[in-house]
Amino acid sequence: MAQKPLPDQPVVETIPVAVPRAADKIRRTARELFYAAGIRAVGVDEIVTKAGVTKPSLYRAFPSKDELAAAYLRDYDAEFWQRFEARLDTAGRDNPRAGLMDFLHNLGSRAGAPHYRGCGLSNTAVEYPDDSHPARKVSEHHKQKLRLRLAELAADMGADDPKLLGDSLMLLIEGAFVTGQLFHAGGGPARALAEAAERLIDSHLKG
Amino acid sequence: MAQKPLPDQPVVETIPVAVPRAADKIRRTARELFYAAGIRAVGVDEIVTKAGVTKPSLYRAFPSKDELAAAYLRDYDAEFWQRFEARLDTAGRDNPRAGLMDFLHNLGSRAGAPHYRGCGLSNTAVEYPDDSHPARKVSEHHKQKLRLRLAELAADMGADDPKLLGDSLMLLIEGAFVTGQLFHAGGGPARALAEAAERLIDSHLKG
DNA sequence: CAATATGCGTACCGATCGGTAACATTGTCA
DNA sequence: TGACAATGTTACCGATCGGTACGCATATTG
Repeated sequence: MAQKPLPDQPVVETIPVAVPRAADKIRRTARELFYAAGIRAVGVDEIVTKAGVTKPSLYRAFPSKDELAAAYLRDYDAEFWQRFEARLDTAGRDNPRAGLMDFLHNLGSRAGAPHYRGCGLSNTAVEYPDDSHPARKVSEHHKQKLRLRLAELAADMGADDPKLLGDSLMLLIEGAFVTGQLFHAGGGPARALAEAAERLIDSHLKG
Repeated sequence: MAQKPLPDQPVVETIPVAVPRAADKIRRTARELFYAAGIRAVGVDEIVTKAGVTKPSLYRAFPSKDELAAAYLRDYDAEFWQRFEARLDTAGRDNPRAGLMDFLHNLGSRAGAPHYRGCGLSNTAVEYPDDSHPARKVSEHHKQKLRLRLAELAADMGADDPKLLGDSLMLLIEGAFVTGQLFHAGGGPARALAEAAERLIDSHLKG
């Protein structure tokens, strides 16, 4: 449109901006709502309304609410690893302890934020005890990967029992996830996360 | 009835056995279902059906489902402290470390059971992010009490920084609650609970 | 015996749940 | 211009949600 604008009219360039598709809007809105309120607490009507789309659009892009929840967690999982590995990279691959501690310091402070809601993947496992649920499957797979990664890092640090240190660190991390949303005043037990991790790591490097 | 039984008829004594009232049956059934499946996942119809009563009986004893959930958690809280303090007593009040470790060893093994579902109070906080929910209020109050109690025990052990050690132990415990229901194969990270606690306690007693 | 209180069940309510059928509208590209 | 893919519109479905009006039964008490 407006191939030859009249002299006294402003020239309007047609810049092609990527307009978000309905499926993307749904994905993003579901992500926010599911994380903040929990999956069971959010209905599909609320999602499509807040996303500015309609229900058929949701069911054209996702076969069911359960699968939408699984997709939300797959996004969550991807973002988690992106941030996690980024911190390890910043500290340098030759210094896994510093990278992990960077992550833990960050987590410890985030967990004290006013409306912190912990880990969306852990929360989903609490909401859906049944292993057959597609969303829970994503959660379990993620946690198994996290467990292995922590043991790997423990080994890289030179721990005498890497699996034991990795599991110990995982307990601290998951504990920070949960207590973070229980003590939202900022001064919850999660403030002890980094210090406790340091002590545990120390105790495994002394041997 | 049967004041003067005939000679060839068996004597039937009238022993007054406490027949569980409808409210009690509801409370017990709700407890099982809420813990196993989560509060949001269980409808009041399922509760009354499994309890063998009817819906009006539920609403005569409890003003709402939310309040029934709160009652469930108050029961849960009471049982928790009963078992917790019992273990401390068995070990002797002069040996808080042994008592706590007894609790942690027990928790670590329970968390590996096939259908372990963690702590009902923690789970509820995940299910209900809103502080105004009556069930969540019970959960938050319980966790604050647990935090104080752990710091108390840390002080009794002679820790240099009792609050820090208490919070560290709390992270481990909550971590065992949630990972216990994520890795139900028995070999989850919760197996590291006791050992990690020992190391943390040691590190706080060295000073 | 009659009166009353307590405990419980039958049947129902409106609202919301996840999900779908049928069709109109739009923008894109050939 | 015409075909196509994506989205919106509207209306609907059966099931389940939490919650309630009302009446029946039994046991106590005068």
